[in-house]
Amino acid sequence: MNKKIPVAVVAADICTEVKSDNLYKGMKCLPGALIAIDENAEDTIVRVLKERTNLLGDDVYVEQLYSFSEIQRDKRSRSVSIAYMGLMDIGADYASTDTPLGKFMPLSKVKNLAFDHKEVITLAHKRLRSKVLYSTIIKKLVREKFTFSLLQQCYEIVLGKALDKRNFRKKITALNLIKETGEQKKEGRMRPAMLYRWSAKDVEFYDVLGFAIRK
Amino acid sequence: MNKKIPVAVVAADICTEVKSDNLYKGMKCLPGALIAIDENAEDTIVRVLKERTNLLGDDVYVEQLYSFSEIQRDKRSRSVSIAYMGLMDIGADYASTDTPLGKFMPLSKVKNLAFDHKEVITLAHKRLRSKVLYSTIIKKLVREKFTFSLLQQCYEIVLGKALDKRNFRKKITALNLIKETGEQKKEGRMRPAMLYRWSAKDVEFYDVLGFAIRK
DNA sequence: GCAAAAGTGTTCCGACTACACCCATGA
DNA sequence: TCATGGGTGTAGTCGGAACACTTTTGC
Repeated sequence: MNKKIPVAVVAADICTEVKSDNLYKGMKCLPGALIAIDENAEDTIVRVLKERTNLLGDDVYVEQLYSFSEIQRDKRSRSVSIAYMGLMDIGADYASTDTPLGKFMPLSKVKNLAFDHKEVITLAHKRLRSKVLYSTIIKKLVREKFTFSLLQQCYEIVLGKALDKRNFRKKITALNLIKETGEQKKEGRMRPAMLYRWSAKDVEFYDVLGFAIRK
Repeated sequence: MNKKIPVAVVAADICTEVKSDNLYKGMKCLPGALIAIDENAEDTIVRVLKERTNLLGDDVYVEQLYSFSEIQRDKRSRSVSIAYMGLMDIGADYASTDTPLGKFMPLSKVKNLAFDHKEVITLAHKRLRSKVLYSTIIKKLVREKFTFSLLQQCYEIVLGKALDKRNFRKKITALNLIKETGEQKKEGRMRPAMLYRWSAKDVEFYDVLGFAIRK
């Protein structure tokens, strides 16, 4: 298993550099495009992902985040954006998705952003943190076969807090969300871990894990 | 106390009639306007509310709902809308807000809607139902002084299920969200009810009431 | 045999549920 | 005195939190 899981769990931090204008010259920004006359906003996202990162629709789960319309958000000219958050497999090979137009980078290294794109990323991060508590959105980050440890680490990264291993297993098991594959994952010289997969049912839950902040 | 609480808790169902086009002639629609060059989307909402209903910014709490961009959503010409959900005091005098351009009506009477506005209302309703479970958004519906019964009824309407009176009081009391005013409300020939108000603290909660659907 | 991660149970406590009767008022 | 909604307490159960040691593997 990866000892270091990329912190860049939010697909939103695909970045390109703004080259076209003095004001924002050399700054990073999120990828975007105008919505064409024959597509809706989601079609546009899929198109942009393909152009900028070679990623296809199946690789990335996207959901609408928020629409930004502050007058001065793009100081060059008036602009309104519908922002989307994208999630992909935590095990994905991010480097292989690089194109001349865009690449992934860890959230911690994303600075000097043009427009209001810092705000966009902050909101995406916050949205993700709250959604893992009452939905099964985590499935978009942990796909295929996975170990309990990976799943737990993924929750810990998103929530920013440590979880008890035994209680975590109990909760996840009780939800009947995952099944054993029978296979094991060997890694280094440690004891091999069982591999699991998501069970067929795809219900949306509220407060799935009871990790919600109470009081 | 009102024996009948308006079902139209969603401010979104302010309706005006589309007159300008054969295709949608005589149908109802939600109020909307183009975002002007010198305002952001929220400014636009405030302006529209004022024009269509005489309501001021303080009267209505608005939050962004979703942006709609389907190609055929307005069959006359391409249109992208950022929809907002508005909430106002459940005790407000809706009739007094009528203007020639718009008026409130109960959700149950809203039919024959133009564009994709039915979808918009459905989403707003759903959003509200889920938000009362993990936030204090209910404060936007029950303002000023109120009785426990009114608050409970409001939750019951939004959630669509009955709640136990004693358990409800215990939970709300335990949260320290409200305080007694010392005043009472007399209504008809029944025993007067204590009036409460929201306490100063305005924290956002998760799973405030433990009414979240579990399992 | 040791380093490193995998895997496993029990006890305690707090929170939620279910449930039924008396109170205050005006007509 | 009755009709109507206001207001209160308890017992039982369930679920979450805290907590430490044994197992398996490769080197």
